[in-house]
Amino acid sequence: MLIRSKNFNIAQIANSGQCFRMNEISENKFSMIAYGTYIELEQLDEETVNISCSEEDFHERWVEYFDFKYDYDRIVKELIQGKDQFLKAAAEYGKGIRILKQEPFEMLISYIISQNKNIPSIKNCIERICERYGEKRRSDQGEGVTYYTFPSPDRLAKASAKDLRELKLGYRDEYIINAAQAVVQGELPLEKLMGCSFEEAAAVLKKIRGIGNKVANCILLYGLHHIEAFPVDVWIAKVLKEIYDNRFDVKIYDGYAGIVQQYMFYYMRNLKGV
DNA sequence: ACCCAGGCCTGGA
DNA sequence: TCCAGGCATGGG
Repeated sequence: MLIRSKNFNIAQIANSGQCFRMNEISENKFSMIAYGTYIELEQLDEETVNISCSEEDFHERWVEYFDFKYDYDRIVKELIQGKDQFLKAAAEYGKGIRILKQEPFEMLISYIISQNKNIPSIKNCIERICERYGEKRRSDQGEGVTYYTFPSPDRLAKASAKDLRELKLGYRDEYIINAAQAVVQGELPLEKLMGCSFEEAAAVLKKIRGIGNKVANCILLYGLHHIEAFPVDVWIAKVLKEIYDNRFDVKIYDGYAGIVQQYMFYYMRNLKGV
């Protein structure tokens, strides 16, 4: 299935720090596991991507997943034509990024893990969790690929702290079990939070141990698609301090600050040579 | 060897 | 409300 879009660059998305199960498997070609499915994506040229799925699957699932209903070109143009020189450069540099609509539960657990870790380490932890608690499946792509789905809430809720500890999650292990149990017991109704206001959803998330302001904003942005969320991690903090002298006004980008944040994050890391 | 990572929690000003 | 220290572990 060929997709043509000015704002769809797989390498940029894979390296934008929002998803942890998209990996380069060969030149310009990436694998991805989401919603229990394995797919491959190949960047053929700047505006063309080949997705290894049927047209039917694409419309049923991936249109939504890659947020194709949202006009990123409008945002990019606005930033490029704007007065903010940093965002102008950031938008130009990362214009192929989109905010994925990833699975809420996977984002909940992934971003609890993410705290005080670098991205390669986060990815390793998540893969270990999938291998231990996910379902082993086989894709018919290429010569056949074995992969593991992200575990269900039920599966993680039943995990023992001792078993999780073997996965080298550090002190986060009990946060994970507790959060999974909150989902199973209905105390943390993730699907429902998509329909709530941003503030309401954030408040519910932050009641869970291990979820502070930053992690809550990531879950809201990447899992619940509240694109007004603005997660501030060490990189965004660097941007706010070094570029804006801590005077950045998020309200200017009211309603889509999360997208602006993503361009900032991706560009700043590039500037610092990550 | 060392510092830092898509931070959070607790305790004390 | 704001700050310091601790946290478990791996990547660079």
